[in-house]
Amino acid sequence: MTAAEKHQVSRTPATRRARGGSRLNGRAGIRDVAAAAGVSITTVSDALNGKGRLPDATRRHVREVAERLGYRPSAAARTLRTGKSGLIGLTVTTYGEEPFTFTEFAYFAEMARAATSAALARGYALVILPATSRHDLWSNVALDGTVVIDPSDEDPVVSELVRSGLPVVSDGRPAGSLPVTAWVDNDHEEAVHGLLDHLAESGARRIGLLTGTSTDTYTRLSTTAYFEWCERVGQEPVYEHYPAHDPCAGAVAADRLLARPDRPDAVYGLFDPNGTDLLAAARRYGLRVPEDLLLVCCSESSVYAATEPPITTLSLKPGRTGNTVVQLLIDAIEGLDEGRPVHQVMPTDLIVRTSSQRRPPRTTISAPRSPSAD
Amino acid sequence: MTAAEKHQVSRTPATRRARGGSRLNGRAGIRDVAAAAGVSITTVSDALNGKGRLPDATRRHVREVAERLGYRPSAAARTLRTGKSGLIGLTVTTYGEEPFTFTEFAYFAEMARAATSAALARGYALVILPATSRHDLWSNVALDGTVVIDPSDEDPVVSELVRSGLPVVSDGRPAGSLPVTAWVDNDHEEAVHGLLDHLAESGARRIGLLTGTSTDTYTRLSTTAYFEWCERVGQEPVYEHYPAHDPCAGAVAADRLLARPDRPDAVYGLFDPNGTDLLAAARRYGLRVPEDLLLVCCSESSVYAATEPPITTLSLKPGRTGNTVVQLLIDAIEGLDEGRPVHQVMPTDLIVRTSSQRRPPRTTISAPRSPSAD
DNA sequence: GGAACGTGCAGAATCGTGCCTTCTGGTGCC
DNA sequence: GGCACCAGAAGGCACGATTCTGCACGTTCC
Repeated sequence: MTAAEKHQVSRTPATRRARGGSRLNGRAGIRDVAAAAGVSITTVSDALNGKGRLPDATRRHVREVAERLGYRPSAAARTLRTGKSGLIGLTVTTYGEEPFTFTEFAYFAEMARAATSAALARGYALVILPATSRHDLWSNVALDGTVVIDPSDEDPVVSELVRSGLPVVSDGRPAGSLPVTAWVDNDHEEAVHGLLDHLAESGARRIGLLTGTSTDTYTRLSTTAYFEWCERVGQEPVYEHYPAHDPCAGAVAADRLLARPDRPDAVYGLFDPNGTDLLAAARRYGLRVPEDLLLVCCSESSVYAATEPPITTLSLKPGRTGNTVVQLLIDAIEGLDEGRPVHQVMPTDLIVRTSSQRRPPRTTISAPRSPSAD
Repeated sequence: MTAAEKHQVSRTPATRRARGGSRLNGRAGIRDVAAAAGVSITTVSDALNGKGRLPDATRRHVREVAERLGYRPSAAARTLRTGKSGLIGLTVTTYGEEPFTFTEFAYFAEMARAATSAALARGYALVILPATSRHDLWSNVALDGTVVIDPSDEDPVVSELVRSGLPVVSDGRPAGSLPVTAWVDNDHEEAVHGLLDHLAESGARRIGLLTGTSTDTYTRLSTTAYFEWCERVGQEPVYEHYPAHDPCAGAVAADRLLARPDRPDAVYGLFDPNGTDLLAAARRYGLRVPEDLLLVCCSESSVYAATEPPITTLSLKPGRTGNTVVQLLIDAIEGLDEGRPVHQVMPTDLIVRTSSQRRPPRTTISAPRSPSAD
């Protein structure tokens, strides 16, 4: 009776419940489960989360009641209490007006797919956010960490995130002294050198480079690697570039490159659309590929398997990168990143097709017992 | 004095602050701003959210202090309090083992891009979630609503969401009696009929249909429309299908279709990869496209602009759909959907290329003063 | 037989914000 | 001078869960 009285007097939850209904917004809360199961709120929480010291019978009982009531814990309340939301941001740097370049560059699509998949496998969900956004959108969503694709030099969003204590992992080696938690990037130098070597082996004497003008690391490192290679083998660079935001400039630049007096006999296109543009330009000039012009393009698009002729592409393996980035981020979030390297360099993949081989590949069966049958 | 005593006794915030530090996790909270600005928490909240009755001077002052302290409101706390998270889910139905088919079908990529863009424009962020997922992941993120792509019949995730009171908008007319808030779909019947008419006008006498076996609405409605059309024009259907999950089955089925005694002189491929498969099969049988075989394929991929010959595609305009779906969902979330139709049918776009025209299109200028110059 | 110990569970503080309610001081009006 | 009124600001509860603290009870050992 004293217990009952005490119960009546100082119980805020009781009064609260007495006032409002017993259900919140039509759904069952943890209090409803506790009441229905005849236990305390603590016991419900412990039973459902596998914590505390509870006999299996109690645990089972609580779980059954919760199930019966269709109880779903409130994500907001849990996040507020624990400080972890289970959400990680995915930031795509914007090039033009449109928020995203998903479709334009297959790289993003595949990278995002892999990242999403990896996050889900570890119990996290991905939120897509634009890099250039007002603060209110960023602060409206509780993130545990963020993946940034190709952050620009001194990116304000990244600094802001890091300053607020959130781990940030970038896809692409950050320029300047951007204080990211970790980064993942391809070995662009090796990729470009290997690809140029491949072209040279196929008989190229003067290899040109076509690229959009961009300040991102990928473009910078790749271009530098090209000039290095040229200097090493003693070739004069044949370099043409164009404003990346202009949709037509790429085709014009491709044309310009093939119209030069020192016309290259092989070209590497650094941007995804360069391949088709170069192919079209070659047609206009009556150049046969690969007989008169060898072609390689950096792209993840399957378009280049179906062109006439099929074009050799350099794949950056965005799926692998997306997966790695997310693993590193979640490791950092969960504090598992001690002693782990804070950056990781991923190899690329040269998919050799007709366009970069002087004599077309045999259409018959490949050499028997090749050990590298990948 | 009594007031003071009362003050001493029941002040929880005071004791809380006195005990713990004044900062939470290194970041400034609303209390810190209030203290620094010399006002109450309420005033800070009102000043920052543009509510209450405050003179501009106070408002400005509070905003300056908040800015100076780098104050960012806690999204979790706000969500808990207001019941709105600003997050909407995007559910992709899974076909195979992999969580997503982003890359495989350009439709998803474009639709997701447009949806993300539309959501951001209205102040919401998108969370990507798999349709087949354990409950814990879904209940771990606070959603205001969900977009579902092509929900299966009696989809458990959808029912669960609807039951918990969340608005659900589906891309694709829901089969059965799935109680979605709204849906958006293409006019598949008109699309198929129009496309078959186009092929007939180009001289097709016997049009075949190639499709993966799938229970989704798109496949069902399109197939039905095909049979209807056949019956109307008095053509015997030439129908070939294959298990959609098998990566090779499509090519085999394409072969089978062209090997039939009643070989069609035109084919519509309902699935994205059908176009290239059919083209390859035609080559094997020595059939010229479009002279011996007219081809149309439903796809958003730009691959078909670059094939030899370019293939006519039916575009479902996923970008427009993604945008519309999000608008409807947010309208429902914000209660703006009164009197609005709960479903919307979008037109499709037939992109006519060489593969569906008996005589290749003139490469010169099109007819002058065409009124439908879209 | 009592103290030490371990088990099972309840109480209540707490996370940070929004907003409903209340208080106060100043002004106009009669 | 007193009363009504209102702008301006503060108080404090509530959102729904987690979790620290600690009580009550039973067992065991000296």
